[in-house]
Amino acid sequence: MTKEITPTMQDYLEAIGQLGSEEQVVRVKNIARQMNVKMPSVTEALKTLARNGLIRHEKYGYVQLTQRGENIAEEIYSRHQTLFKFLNEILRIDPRTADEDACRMEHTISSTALKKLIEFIKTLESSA
Amino acid sequence: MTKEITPTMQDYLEAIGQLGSEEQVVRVKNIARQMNVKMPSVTEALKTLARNGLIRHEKYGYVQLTQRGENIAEEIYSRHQTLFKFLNEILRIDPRTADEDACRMEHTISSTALKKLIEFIKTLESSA
DNA sequence: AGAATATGTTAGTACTTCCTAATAAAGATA
DNA sequence: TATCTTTATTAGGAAGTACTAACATATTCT
Repeated sequence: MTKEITPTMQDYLEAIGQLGSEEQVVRVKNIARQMNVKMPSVTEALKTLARNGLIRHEKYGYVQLTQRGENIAEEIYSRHQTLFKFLNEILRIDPRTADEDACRMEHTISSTALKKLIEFIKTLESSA
Repeated sequence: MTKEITPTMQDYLEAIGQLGSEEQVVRVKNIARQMNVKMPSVTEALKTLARNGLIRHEKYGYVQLTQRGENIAEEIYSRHQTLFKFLNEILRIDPRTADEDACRMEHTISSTALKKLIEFIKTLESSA
């Protein structure tokens, strides 16, 4: 289903998705800042993503997620949100650290574990 | 403190540590099987680890962790154990999946988060 | 419009990790 | 001991991701 896409590419999609929800247009420069990389790295990544039908991007133009790209971006984002919530609200980790951890763990937690984690959070919340 | 060591190298250390606790000697072949890679990849990794003073290894010989290597191996292993416990006993994820997840997450969770997780597990246990 | 600035791409390189094929050394056996 | 088998290393290469420097295009301002 979801092609084999590297964690790095998932990060790019997530970043593009987030920027797209904040601003009208998404540009290389902003992706670079968001991802903490230089612009040439972004250009390179965009080629890969475009090749895989996950974004639309014309030379020197703005960047847009395709439907497939958006799906992946949202999937990753929701993982991020779940992990963040757990780390921050339940483990009481400061927001900064919780966000950084979520950022890394969102790629390594399995769907199985994520589902269980969501259930677990619900249980805790309803019993609180 | 702990030099910048890649997740992959951490995995090799962990594997070597585990093998060392199971058998008298640790050899390239076994590390390769454990890590699911071919022997040349191991040879290469061992060079890097030796260069960083984390293992002792003479050509065609067995492999031994140095004190520093052992420290790191144990650190990673304890992360693994904590994560496994949480995933398996608290989230009730099957042991197989829990172990796989722990294997990946042990590299991405911060020390801060890990500490909080340990506390959290303790709390749950004492209230159960 | 033309110059100056901002943004984006290309070219070339480095590093990490893995692989296969070929070679070397060690260990086992006849 | 000579040979066969097992184990390990070297050589060479691929994929992925990042970088700097140089170049190209777009945008802004006068």
